[in-house]
Amino acid sequence: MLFEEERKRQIMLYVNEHQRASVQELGEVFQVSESTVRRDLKELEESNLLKRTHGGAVSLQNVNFEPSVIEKEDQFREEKMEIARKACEMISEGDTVLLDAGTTTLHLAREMRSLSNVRVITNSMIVLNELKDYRGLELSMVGGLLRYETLAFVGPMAETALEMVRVDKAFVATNGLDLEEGITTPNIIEAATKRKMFQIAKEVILLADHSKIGKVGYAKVADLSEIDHLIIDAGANDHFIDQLRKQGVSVTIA
Amino acid sequence: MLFEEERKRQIMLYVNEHQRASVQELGEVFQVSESTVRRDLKELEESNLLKRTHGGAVSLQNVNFEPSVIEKEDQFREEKMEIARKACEMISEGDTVLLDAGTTTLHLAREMRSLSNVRVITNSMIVLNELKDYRGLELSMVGGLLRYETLAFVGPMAETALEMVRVDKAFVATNGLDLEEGITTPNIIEAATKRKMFQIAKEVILLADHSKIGKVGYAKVADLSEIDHLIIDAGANDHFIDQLRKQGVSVTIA
DNA sequence: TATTTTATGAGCATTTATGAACGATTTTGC
DNA sequence: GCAAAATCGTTCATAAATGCTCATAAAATA
Repeated sequence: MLFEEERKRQIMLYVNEHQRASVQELGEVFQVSESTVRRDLKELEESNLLKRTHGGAVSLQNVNFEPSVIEKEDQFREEKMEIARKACEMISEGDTVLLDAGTTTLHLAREMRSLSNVRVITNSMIVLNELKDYRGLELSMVGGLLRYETLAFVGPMAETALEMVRVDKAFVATNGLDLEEGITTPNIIEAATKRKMFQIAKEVILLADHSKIGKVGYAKVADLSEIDHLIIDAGANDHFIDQLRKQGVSVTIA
Repeated sequence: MLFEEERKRQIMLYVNEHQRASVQELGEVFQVSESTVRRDLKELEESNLLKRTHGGAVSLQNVNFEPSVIEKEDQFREEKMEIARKACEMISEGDTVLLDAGTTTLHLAREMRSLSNVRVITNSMIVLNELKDYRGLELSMVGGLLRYETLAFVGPMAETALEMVRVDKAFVATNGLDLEEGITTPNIIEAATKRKMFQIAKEVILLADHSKIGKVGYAKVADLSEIDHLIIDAGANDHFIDQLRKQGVSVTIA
């Protein structure tokens, strides 16, 4: 017979492996009553290790699995809009700005509709679509290979195109943001494109909601100290923000 | 049987994949009643993951670059479709092809949906939009400055991007086609981009309907002898075609 | 060993998910 | 513009799943 902690760990592993499991199934597998399974699942859910459903539980998607473009938009929508609003305030007339692909930058694009005399360059099809009807902006696109998952253009062609320009401000999105591991994303080609963005920008402004903190993806983009500015929602923990400020990054709480 | 959360997620993916789905269809696919489908759709709509309609739901993921405006001015539609069909026959498996912006190349893009293992590169937003859901094709985009009139990318960034690749076949469109003046278009920046296309292609295939014959635009793209192949509709006069063949251009009548 | 704390499972009232029924609303066909 | 058909939202019944309580057993502590 397993100890409680041991069993909970096994349940978590089981659910992650099978993507899903019913209460009954778990009860049989681990030889405990359904009451116990429910208690365990409740605690595992509170620790964010899985998601309970009626009848059982499903695995949480990890950082290396990219949810579809729209699904991402749904999470922390309000927070992202706040972040976008703060970001938009940082854009001055006459600026040339670079917008990375991502739902937060999409919100930023929407905010930017009220601006004029701003030059925009992006590698995101969705951002382009959002801005293409606004003649107050001069719109350029970074070409390259289309990544279906994010509808962004990446790869060597994108990097060469980025090398041709210099921008005042680059608004970059990320999947993972960690004190140790820095800025990471699930895709290595996308990471290279983001890295190039860091190089060509006078000022790099990272947009991230608090859910990104502590997440580490497969491919490293940059160290935290390479960011000039971070805009994050109020859900971020103070310790993280203090550490970041110590590294010379100015932080805005949206 | 799926858990509620799982089913909702699957429904969202299904609708995004198929662009649309009816309540009945979803009920059959996921083996639940229509009541349940409606409940799920309601919640998914509240989370901004899709849009409900009478009878079902549609995807919001569609980033649509309405070709309608451009297509309305589409004269000689039938002829262009014939030309596109002939052009598509010239593409072999494994080819890398370049598609210029224009209504004829848009028709070609639609024809190409049935192909697989073909690499496509284009500077046209509309062509890209047409092909972006077909995973059988590897899709690259030439970036640059957006020309609102044609929804094509042009300029130095486009030319630099083109320089990075070599293609087997370039399908180029034109506004003017004249025995004396060669190939011409109204816009000088667009002409420069087309000229670059000529340079990087092993084989240049010009797509034109007979209305273009005798027209001369402001900016010269190339001489007629620089084309390898012309595909034109049956409305073209014989004298013109004879002269072209004398210059070493092979001609296909669609 | 005695006592307290913790983990577990069974019983039961409550909640939730679901499908069917039916009147209300919208779309379609003429 | 109207009638028929399709679709929708609401209500209700039901079966399954859940949370809660409590008794008991096991483990920890004194």
